Amino acid sequence: MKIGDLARAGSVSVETVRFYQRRGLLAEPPRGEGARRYADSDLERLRSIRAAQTAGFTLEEIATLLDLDQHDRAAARALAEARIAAIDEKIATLHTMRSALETLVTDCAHGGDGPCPILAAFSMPPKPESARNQTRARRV
Amino acid sequence: MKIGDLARAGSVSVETVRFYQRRGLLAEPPRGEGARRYADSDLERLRSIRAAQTAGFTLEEIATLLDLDQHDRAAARALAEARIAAIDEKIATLHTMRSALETLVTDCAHGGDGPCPILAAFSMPPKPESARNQTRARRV
DNA sequence: ATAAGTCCCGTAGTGTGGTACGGTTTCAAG
DNA sequence: CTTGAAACCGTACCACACTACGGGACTTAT
Repeated sequence: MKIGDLARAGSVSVETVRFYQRRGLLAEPPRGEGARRYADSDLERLRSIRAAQTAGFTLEEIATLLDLDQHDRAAARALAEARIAAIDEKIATLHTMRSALETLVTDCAHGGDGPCPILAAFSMPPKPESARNQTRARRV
Repeated sequence: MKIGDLARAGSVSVETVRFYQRRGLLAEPPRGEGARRYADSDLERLRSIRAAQTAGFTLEEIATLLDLDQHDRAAARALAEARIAAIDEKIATLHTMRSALETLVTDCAHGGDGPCPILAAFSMPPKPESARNQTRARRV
C-alpha cells in the first residue's frame, strides 16, 4: 500500500495521513527505493484513530490511548471517564443555552407589537436588581 | 470612561475590547487629545455581546443581531431558531458519544480478564460484515 | 517518449475567540 | 521632575484538526 491507498482506505486525505505522522499517531515506514509502503496494520491504526475521534477524544488523547498496554484497563477507563465528564459538561451548557433561546423565541412569537424580545434580551442594559447569570458559557 | 474602565465594567480585558473593535463589534471613539472616551452606550453594547455569547452565538452572528432593527422580529427569530437547531445537533452528537463511551466503561468494569474493551474498541480492525458507523462526528 | 498522476517534503494558511508582547506616549501622583 | 500606571498600536501567538501550496522526483499508461 502506498500513502494514497492508505488514505483512501481510511477515508482521509493524504495530507491528513501525513499530518497524523507528524503528530506521531502513525508511523512513517522507511523509504526503501521509491515510495513508502504501508502495511495493513497501519490501516488498522488509522481506522482506530478515526474511531476514537468519533468518541470525542482529541488527537493527543488518542496518542495516549493507542500507546496504552492492551491490559491497562485502569488507565483506559480513566481516560474514558474523563471524556464522559467533559461531554456531560458540554451537554449541560448546551441545554442551558437552548432553553434560554427557546424562551426568547416563544416570547417573540406570542408577544404583542413592542420591540422584539430576542433583540431586547441582548440589547438591554442589565437590570441592577436582578443577580444576572454571570457564568461564562463558551468554548462550545 | 477610558478603555480600562470599560473593560472592567464589562468583565473583559482591554485586549478583548480592542479585539471586538477590530471585529467591528464595538465602535472606536475618535481620539480627541489623549485617550479615547467611551460612553455608557458602549458598555451596554459590550454587555450585549457577552450576553449573546452565553447563548452560543458566534461573534459574526452577534454582529448581525446587533445591527438588526429593533422591530425585525422575523429576522431575530430566524437567527435564534438556527442557533437552537445547531445546539440540538451538537447535543445529539454528544449523547451518541456519551452512550458509546458509557457502554465501553461498563464493559471494562464488569468484564473478565481479557484485553480492555475500551482499547479493543479502538484498536480492533472493523468487522467487515457489520455496517459500521461511518458518520463523522467532530467539530464538537 | 511524453504526459498524467503520485509521491515526497516543507511551509504556510484556515477558523474561532481571544491572549501576549514590545515599544511609544501621555497622564496623575508624589 | 521623576516614576509608574495606563493608553495606544501593531504584530505575533495559543489551541485544534486539518487543508493548501509549491516544486522536484518518480511511476504508469498511452
